[in-house]
Amino acid sequence: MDEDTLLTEAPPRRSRGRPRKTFDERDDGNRRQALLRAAARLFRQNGFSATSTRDIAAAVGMRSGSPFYHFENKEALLAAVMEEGMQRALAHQRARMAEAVAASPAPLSARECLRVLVRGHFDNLLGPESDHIPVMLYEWRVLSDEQKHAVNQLKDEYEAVWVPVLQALRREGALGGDQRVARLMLFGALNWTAQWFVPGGAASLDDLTDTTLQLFLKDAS
Amino acid sequence: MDEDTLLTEAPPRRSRGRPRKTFDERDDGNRRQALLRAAARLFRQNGFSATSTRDIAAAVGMRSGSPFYHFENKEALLAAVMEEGMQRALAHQRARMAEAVAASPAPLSARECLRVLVRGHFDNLLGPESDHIPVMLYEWRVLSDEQKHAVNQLKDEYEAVWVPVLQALRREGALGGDQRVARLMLFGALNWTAQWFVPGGAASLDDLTDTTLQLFLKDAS
DNA sequence: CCTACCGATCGGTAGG
DNA sequence: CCTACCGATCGGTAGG
Repeated sequence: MDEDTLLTEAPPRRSRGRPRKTFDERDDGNRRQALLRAAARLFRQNGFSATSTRDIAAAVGMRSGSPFYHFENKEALLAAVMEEGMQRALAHQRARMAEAVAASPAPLSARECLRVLVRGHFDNLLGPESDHIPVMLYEWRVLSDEQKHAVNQLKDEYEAVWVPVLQALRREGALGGDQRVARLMLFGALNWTAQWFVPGGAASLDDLTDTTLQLFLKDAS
Repeated sequence: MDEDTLLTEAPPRRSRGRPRKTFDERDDGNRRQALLRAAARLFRQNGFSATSTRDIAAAVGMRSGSPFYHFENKEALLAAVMEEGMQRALAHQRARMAEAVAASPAPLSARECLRVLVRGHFDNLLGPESDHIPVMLYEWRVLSDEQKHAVNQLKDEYEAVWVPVLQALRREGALGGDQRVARLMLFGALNWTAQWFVPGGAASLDDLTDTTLQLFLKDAS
């Protein structure tokens, strides 16, 4: 047998062993990003404790020890997932709001503001590439106090946009119940959708937004 | 040294080693119940995966292998926690409702029914000895399909009581939004309280109930 | 980022 | 229900 010929005639072994890395896959945070994305997906699917760092490594074609080149430990990876999620959610919230303000000739009513915020929240929670936020909501207890503190600052920033809107609606009589408890219940209704919403199913994110406003506001049809 | 005297004079060693078991702590499901209670508490506190069967055993003064005398495996213990929780929740719902019907001279209005259901739900979710239900809500994905099916039957039974009440309120115009989505959002608002409610804090379960009705019903004050 | 590895822990079992 | 134990897996590290 001519080994040379045999090797030449063999089909190119594309999927044998570890996939070949092109040069620019290295550096520049590409791999760190890949780890964050895979971790978000797996943490959401199976939970933090039930996901091994080996699973995450395998999901991006790394060996078991390599995630620790990018993150100090498993908890730090979780915290990074949550921080990244909140950063993106905040950016999306701002963009949506700015866009709505720019598109409207008159100043936005409290009602219109709420619609924009709710719709944007559904994007952050249920849209594509949105595993980070559910992970934050459901693995919160794992974080250390310092990690909680860091993420909480972002959460406060996110919520701060809602507070005056809800206050205005309350003054208009469009929103009932104790201020704080009502806000927590609204967020509960929204965040709980992560438990049952099926993308591409019967309801769209616009449908959810409609129902939310009809359900919570006092005289919206 | 007179060992006899020494032993006699030594204080009774109440807390040395494994606590002594009285005869009637054995049998009759006492220990099984203790395991369920400890498991519910620990599963809620740390999550299913982060709780070892050793932790649970230690919490009731057993050795590491002993829980498997009562439960086939860790998942079966979790399923039993959820089933027990739902059985108790169902019983409590029925008792509350029967009690309200008996106490009222006229048939209950849909509004009054909702108040009873919401108040009872807060008991089930936030009251004393209520870890089972949050565990069910937050560790659902761990269950096998058959286990999910078993618990789902109880959940359906629980929800079935709500459906006609919500439908009546919708017909009265007291509840807005798409039927199904509105119901899921109401449960979301209620179930989310398990994330933030602090027993003995600023708000009581009656307060939560008031705010719930004021927030969701169209013309309640 | 991989190789090679370690100590710790975990779910679970046999036998009594 | 305990004793004694096992195989598997896990997070993490040293050295390159």
